[in-house]
Amino acid sequence: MRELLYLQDDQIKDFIEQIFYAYRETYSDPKKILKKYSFGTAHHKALHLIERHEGLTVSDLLSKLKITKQSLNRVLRDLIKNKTILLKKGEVDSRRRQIFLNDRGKKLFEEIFFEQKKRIYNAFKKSDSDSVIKFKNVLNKIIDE
Amino acid sequence: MRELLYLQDDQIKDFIEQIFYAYRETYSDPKKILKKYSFGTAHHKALHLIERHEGLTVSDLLSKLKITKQSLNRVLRDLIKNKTILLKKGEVDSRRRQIFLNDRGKKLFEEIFFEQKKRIYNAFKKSDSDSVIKFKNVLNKIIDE
DNA sequence: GTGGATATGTCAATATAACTGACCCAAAAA
DNA sequence: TTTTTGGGTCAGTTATATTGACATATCCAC
Repeated sequence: MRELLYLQDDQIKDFIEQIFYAYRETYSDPKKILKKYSFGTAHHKALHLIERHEGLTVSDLLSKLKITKQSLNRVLRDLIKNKTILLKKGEVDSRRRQIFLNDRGKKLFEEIFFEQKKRIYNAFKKSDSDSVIKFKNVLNKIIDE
Repeated sequence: MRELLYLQDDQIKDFIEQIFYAYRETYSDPKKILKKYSFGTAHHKALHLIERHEGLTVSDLLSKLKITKQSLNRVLRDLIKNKTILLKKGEVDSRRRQIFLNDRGKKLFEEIFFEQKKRIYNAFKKSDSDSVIKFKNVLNKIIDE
């Protein structure tokens, strides 16, 4: 029983509150830069996932973002118009369009990431590597649940 | 240098992605219950903070949520209309209205929390207490940054 | 007590990001 | 050849936020 004290409801409530703050702050940092390009957080998330998973298909992106294709399409249209991404027909299956950043997109992503990484980088700098590893493990378990 | 490998950009990018997933999933779980009351995540966050900080003032809530008073007011109006919260005039300063859950609000919060806690609870159950503590520490550092 | 600052509420218009539902085309698979 | 799949699009709506202006009540300092 004593061992499970850390599982008490009030502590879980604190975590729920803190996950919200961590998300909000992390995704707020690059908003000024996004605004320069008339983009919002929706565009940011798409850009981030495209950078992390170059060549992913539209449906890959849909299942990561968990939004409707209509919502995603608005975002992709903006990014294409702005020449930050490009879509290529899939080699095997030409229906499955693959998404890539072009040079402009890569530059924009770096600009966004430069602002966004500070918060995480500084937090990790103040932590030991074991804490960072354990942070990641618990985070993964929350997501997988 | 080797010690700082865990700080590399790609890993930071992964964390940014995972913080998004953790937030989204954590706040998605109770959406069916919220819908029954015609509430959304905005109402949920307000309820959560009121439960955690009973008697907080409108401006306390504003600074925690970091939204405008116009946005918050819509939410509070809905919650008052639904008789889940009540506002009392402050004892010392009668301008500083204090917010409380009433019985209906407490019941609703418990219903929401029952759904939402599962994810966190199960993740922590699969982790050791040291991991949970370190998770919290890193999370706090991300927020404070 | 008057005058300014503070806490809060409200009206109106707009922006962002999501949704549902319906329909379309092209390419792949059966 | 027919059906299924991947993707795009039109139209309307909802949820949540914004900016800006203005109103009211209360507190505090002089």
